Amino acid sequence: MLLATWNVNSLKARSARVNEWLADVDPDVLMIQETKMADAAFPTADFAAAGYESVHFGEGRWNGVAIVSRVGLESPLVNFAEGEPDAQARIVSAVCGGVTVVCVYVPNGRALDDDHYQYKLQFMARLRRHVAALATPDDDVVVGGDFNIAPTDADVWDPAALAGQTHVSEAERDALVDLQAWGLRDVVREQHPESGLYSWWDYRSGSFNRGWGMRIDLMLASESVASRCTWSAIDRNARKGEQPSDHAPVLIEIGPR
DNA sequence: ATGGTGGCCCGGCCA
Repeated sequence: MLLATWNVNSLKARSARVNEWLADVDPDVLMIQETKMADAAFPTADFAAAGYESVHFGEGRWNGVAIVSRVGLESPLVNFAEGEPDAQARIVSAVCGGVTVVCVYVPNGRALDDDHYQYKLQFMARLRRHVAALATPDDDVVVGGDFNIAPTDADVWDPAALAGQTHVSEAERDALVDLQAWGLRDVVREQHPESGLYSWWDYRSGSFNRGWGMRIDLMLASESVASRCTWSAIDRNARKGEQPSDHAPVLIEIGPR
């Protein structure tokens, strides 16, 4: 079973590339972030024609998340499972092929003294409670998406250049550690200890070609999934060419339970 | 790395 996550930075602008990528890579499940469209505009029929069921949580011009699956899509749930609904469309969940899949677009944070940074920290705390409400650590669980957090300094091109900024601060990294302490492993990093492993490169300044990137798109897997993970990758080829997203897809392959 | 690009949709926000 091949599962992927991809922040597409507008599904409308990226539809051709997403369709080509789906046909080429043939994943069983794709988690999508930043669709930037209302539910009515989501191309449900196009995904269905390609063999994928889908659930979309759209907002309009900002945010928007989706799960598409060709191995079943049960118990679709938009927003958080408990408490007040988040005002923004940043989390959607479903059970796909027996795996509880949670697709997230964690708030950017903007700056450490910005209210949006507190929103980010609160979102991460709610995410842990959400996962705990949907599953136990013994279940098959994958929490994937754009976390807007680089787990360690090894996940950014120049830690010194980013000091004091969001994505690398202690509190958000602690929030990620706390989420993982529920029982989620960063299987991509476990399988790829090398430096320069990134999933996002700024459009500006030729960052991709200069190697100025960050690994902020993660696939976190429960123990039973992680122990069956046979392969993983970041498809940086998808960051090349005409009109790419600024993010590359992240993939994990898992064997049968 | 404080400029720069790209998406929304056409003035300014967001990443």
